[in-house]
Amino acid sequence: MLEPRFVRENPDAVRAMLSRRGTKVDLDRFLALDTELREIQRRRDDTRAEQKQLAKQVPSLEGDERSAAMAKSKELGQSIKPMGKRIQELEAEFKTLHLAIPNMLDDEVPPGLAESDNVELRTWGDKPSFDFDIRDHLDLCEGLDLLDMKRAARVAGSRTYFLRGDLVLLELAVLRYALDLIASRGYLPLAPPFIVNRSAMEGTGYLPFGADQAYECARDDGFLIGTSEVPITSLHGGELLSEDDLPRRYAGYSACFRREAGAAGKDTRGLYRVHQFMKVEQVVFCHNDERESRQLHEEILANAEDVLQGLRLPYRVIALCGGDIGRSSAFTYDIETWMPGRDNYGETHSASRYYEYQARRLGIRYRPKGGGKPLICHTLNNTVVASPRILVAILENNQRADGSVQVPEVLVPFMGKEVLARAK
RNA sequence: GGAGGGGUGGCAGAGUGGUCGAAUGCACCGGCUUGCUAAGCCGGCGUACUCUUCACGGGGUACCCCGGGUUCGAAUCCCGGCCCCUCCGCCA
Repeated sequence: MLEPRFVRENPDAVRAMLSRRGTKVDLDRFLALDTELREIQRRRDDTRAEQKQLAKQVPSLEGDERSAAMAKSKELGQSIKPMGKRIQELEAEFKTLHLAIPNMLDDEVPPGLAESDNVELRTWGDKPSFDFDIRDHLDLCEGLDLLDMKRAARVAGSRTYFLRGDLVLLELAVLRYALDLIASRGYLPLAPPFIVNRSAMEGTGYLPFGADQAYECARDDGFLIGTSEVPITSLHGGELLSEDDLPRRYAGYSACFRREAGAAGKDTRGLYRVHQFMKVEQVVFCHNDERESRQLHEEILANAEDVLQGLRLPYRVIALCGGDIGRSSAFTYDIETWMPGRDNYGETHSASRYYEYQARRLGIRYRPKGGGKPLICHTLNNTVVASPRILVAILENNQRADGSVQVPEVLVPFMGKEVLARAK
């Protein structure tokens, strides 16, 4: 969230941001609440100060003076109560609005509100050319009997799947390949809880918006994570970190769950958009320093690019426009990987920098080396690899005329074979 | 699921109705000292909000897991919740 003082002092900048994002928040109401709250809090504080003063005198007084002080103090106490009630009401409304204000955008965020306004920054790799009629991943898997979505639908509904045989091994291979790569760069692997509480969801900005996307375990007020960013960014919530070990780099390894509400009818074919997937995610905590944030953002982007380059998958890097960027993010790069079956690029990675936005919500701070006030950390994250979506690209880019699929060279050591075998 | 114990400042750990925002130790910061070596000495050192000052600074309120309550006055008493630990049971 943004610092209330910042919003108070820069309402025009906040309004400009809202319009760049094409979103609305009742900022006037927010500012009015802010003013009213501070005003009533001050009155409450003053009254309370007076009351405390009296209460403090009580033990040293006697007789009438004593009972007078007690009575007066009680009276003041009574008058404070309604103020407290009012403050609570106002605060609740204030908090709701506060959480609703998205992060400020960096200057270089491309203008525009539609997906088509995103800007392609660069491409890498040559799209494969096939001298035969290509199959998409679903057809390939069908031919090799590596996937069962029909029965999955019966067992678990739409957008679910059973991977079979070598496809299971391929998933494990690509995850392990990615995890090894990121770990070798100083990222600490973490296997986090897949169910988190409300405050972790709020802190990372997945609530209240995005509530539609999360599976809720209502009985226990828990939520299935849509990404390990949620538990891992929350890892240091409420902590005062030592500056010595900033930046901290983590590699989350988890299953992810998404309801895909509102995506009905979209990407219904195959493994592209599913309710459950596996992901290795990079999460970074760093100093309260924009330059460092930007530098690390390039780092996590490069890590992901290296994963794809290792796999020899063509991709492009795009900058998300104001209307397409997440509410918590100040700037987001997406990486889209070439998927011949779609005859298009498909999003496989998303790298965001948040500056203070998440860490402020979560209360993640560090004390600067020479002493002084604690500062709020910055956070960033990016995908390393997500499966099965990455399998779509791997399968389709490495298919052969006979419907078989070559295992990418870097995965062979993890697979123990060079070609996917039929499952039966 | 049953029984018990506990949640206090960066950490450890006192405090069970008033002068406690909170002892002490460690860590940290500033200074002094120093040939006697992970040293000693002196001083400082919570956070948030808010008011005030040109500034240095000063004032106020809140916070001892969270939320209610009792009281002139709550870290301390009462109620509810969350979390942690130990033992027993059950189970992967």
